[in-house]
Amino acid sequence: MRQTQGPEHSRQFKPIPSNGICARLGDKWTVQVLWRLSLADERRLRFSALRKEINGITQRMLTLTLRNLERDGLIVRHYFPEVPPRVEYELTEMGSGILRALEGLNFWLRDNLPVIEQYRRAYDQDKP
Amino acid sequence: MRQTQGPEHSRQFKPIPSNGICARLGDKWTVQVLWRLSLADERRLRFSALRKEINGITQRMLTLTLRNLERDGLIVRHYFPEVPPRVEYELTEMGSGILRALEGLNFWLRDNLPVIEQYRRAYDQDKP
DNA sequence: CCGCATCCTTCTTGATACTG
DNA sequence: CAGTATCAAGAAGGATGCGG
Repeated sequence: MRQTQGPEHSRQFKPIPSNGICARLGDKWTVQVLWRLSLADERRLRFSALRKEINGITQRMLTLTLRNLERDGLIVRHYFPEVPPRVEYELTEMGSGILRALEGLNFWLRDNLPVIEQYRRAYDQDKP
Repeated sequence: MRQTQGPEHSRQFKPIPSNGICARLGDKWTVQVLWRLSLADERRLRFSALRKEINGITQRMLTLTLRNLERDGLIVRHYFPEVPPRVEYELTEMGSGILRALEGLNFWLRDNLPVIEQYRRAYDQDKP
């Protein structure tokens, strides 16, 4: 039960100013898109396939999310000028990397979310 | 240059539905607050100390951020009914844990943010 | 000292309709 | 099929003033 103290346990965390990346990761759809692509064959999916897999996303939000990811170099857009047009999105190496970087947080959430939700209930009950 | 393929490299990532936690982590102040507390003596700081250390935060936003963290059990609030009143906030074990869980992402950002910013410049130049 | 209440602006998201 | 345009609703954040 020994309680480490002060800076010792937090070795140089020093949050990097992320220029909006973290806000993006915290939004409603971005991680879903990255994750779906990571599971796909060749890490590629068509727009419509993504749309079907991601429950509740609108065409507009999918487009916006994909544009931002493309701009950051986390996915690439492959456009095929057929009729009807076909567009595929592919996860880049960097895109895979950010998912791996999120694994630690993901495990932590799996383990701690129930506890957090209990705290929330307790808090909301005390001060309704 | 061998290119791993498909689901193999993404072993069971499966993003946990985080009930707002990730959105919180992506907001403007939450991680700053956690981090400042983690550096402090006994992982405790007064409201006013936090306010001084976190550049640009308003009283209102600091209060809101602290309330949310308290509600989730990531910090505890210690109230001393003196005059003038004194309030200290202390990082919990769980609060320390979420910072550790973020380290992977933080390292990744340190290494990849410059690349991302290059992609952004390139993208913005092509389509202004 | 700490925090709440109020007002206001901006950003994000969603609904819907339209186009190459 | 994939994307754009437009409008409306809501959330987030900042400024300021009051109160225990």
